[in-house]
This record gives sequence, structure tokens and C-alpha cells, in this order.
Amino acid sequence: MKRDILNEHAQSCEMIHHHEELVERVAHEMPPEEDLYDLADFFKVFADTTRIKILYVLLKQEMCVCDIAQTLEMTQSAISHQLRILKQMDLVKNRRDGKTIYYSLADDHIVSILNQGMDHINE
Amino acid sequence: MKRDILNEHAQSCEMIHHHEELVERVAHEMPPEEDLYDLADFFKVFADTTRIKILYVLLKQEMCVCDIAQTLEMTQSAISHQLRILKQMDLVKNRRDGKTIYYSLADDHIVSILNQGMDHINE
DNA sequence: TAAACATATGAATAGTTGTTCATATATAAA
DNA sequence: TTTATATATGAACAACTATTCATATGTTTA
Repeated sequence: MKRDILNEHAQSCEMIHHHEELVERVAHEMPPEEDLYDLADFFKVFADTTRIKILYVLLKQEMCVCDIAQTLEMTQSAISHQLRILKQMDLVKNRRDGKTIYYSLADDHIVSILNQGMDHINE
Repeated sequence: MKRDILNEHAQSCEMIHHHEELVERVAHEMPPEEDLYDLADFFKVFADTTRIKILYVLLKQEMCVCDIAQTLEMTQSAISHQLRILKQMDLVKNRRDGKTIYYSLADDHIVSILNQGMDHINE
């Protein structure tokens, strides 16, 4: 089996001899590695049913943790953990009123992302 | 500790006595459970750096599996596995030309989703 | 038809992640 | 200042997922 010394991932593929320049050019035009990681992390937040549900709830209505848990029929702890992730990614914000903490969407941008996703799955 | 018999998730939270109608209404306005699952699954495809990279490559250029692997400096097998997922979700399509199989983006919709994500992470 | 090549795929493994459970923190009421 | 309530959080566990390795499939060339 032939192996390329310069690139350990080249494997048996001979394409390097054909499209070398193309590969070079496209590799060069890629966004910074860090941006691509951040982007994947961003979409990761939407990649969970519980978080999607929370966002859809907050889309309608500012709500406290306990009411969200009730609405989704899940434990307070599970919701709280997910709200923490949503907050870290700046998708939700919160305010305290006595013992209660109310969560709401951080901005309207999120709505359009959800809608665009929905558009796609409905062809 | 007080427990609600009707709802095992209510736990010690007393909010049910305060916002019961709100919870009822919002729960009723939620999209179908299945749609929410599909939506999470859709975003799950974008929630991986390798797949994000593949999409950015194909955004510039139709490419064969081997060249994608070269461009991203990953094995052919890893790329092939991820292309399969992207294809199943209708994000990419392919055509055969002899031994080579060329992949490309399924539609322009994907570009705008990626851009919208990029917009968000750049504030 | 045999050999070479591009791609696909099943199984195994390592790393990641969501929920649960127990408990801590913070606020309000008694 | 106790007690009750709302939320947050660390640790543990189970489920999921991306990569690797070995190999199979499909196509072309000799």
C-alpha cells in the first residue's frame, strides 16, 4: 500500500496527484479553525430536544424555572442544568423576583434560527 | 416533602398553585413533539466540527471524498461516515463519475443557516 | 479476468453529554 | 433566627456518537 510521507492522512488515495492545487486552494479559503469550532458549539445548543423545548416555551412567555419544568413535565434539576447551558451561550437571560428566577429569550435572533430549521424539516 | 400525585415531576414546587393556567396554556401551544425531535435532529447535523468543515468545503466547490479528506487532513473513512449522515439528512447530494464520487450541497438553504450561525457567534 | 483504486460500512473503542440524586445556596416568611 | 421555598450544582451513571481499523463493494485498467 502506497503512503504519502508528507501527509499521513493521504492513505492510498491517488487524488493528491490530480487535484492537489484544488485541495490547496480550498484548504486556504476555509474560515479559521476556531470559528468552525464555535459554530459547531453554537448549533450543539439547538441539538437537544429539551433545550429546543425550553426555547419554544420562552418564545411564548417569560417563565420561571419551576413552570418550565411543569410545562415540559421534567424535573427542576434537569431544566436548571439546561438553562445554565442556554445562558452560557447567551440564548437566554434571567431576572430575579424574590425567590423566583424568570428566564426569557436573549434576543429575537433565536426565533429566526428556529424558524429556519423548521422550514427545512418541512421541506 | 409535598408531592403532587397527578404530576410526578411537580416535586416540591408550589408554582402549580400560582401559574397553573399559564403552564396549561403554554403546554397546549407547543409544536408537536415529533417536530421538536426532528428539529433537534436537524441541528445535530451542524453540531459537529467535521460536518461543519465538510459543508464549508462543499460551499466553495463540489469535491470527491478523497479530496475532502485531504483538505481537512482526516481519514477517508471518517469523512465517508460523516458524508453518509449529511446525505441522510439531505444536506448533500452526490454523483458518480467512474470510480470517483463527487459530493455537493443539496441546496442553497444550508448556506443561509451557516451564515446565520456565524452572525450570532460574531455578536 | 486479475489487479488497482475510490468509496462504503460494520464493529470496537474512547470521549461526550443529559438526567438523576443528593445537597448547597439564596430569598422570604413565620 | 428557624423554616420553607426556588433554584443551582457536583458526582455518578447511562446513552449516544465520532473515529479507527479491517474489510467489503463497485469501477476501471492492464
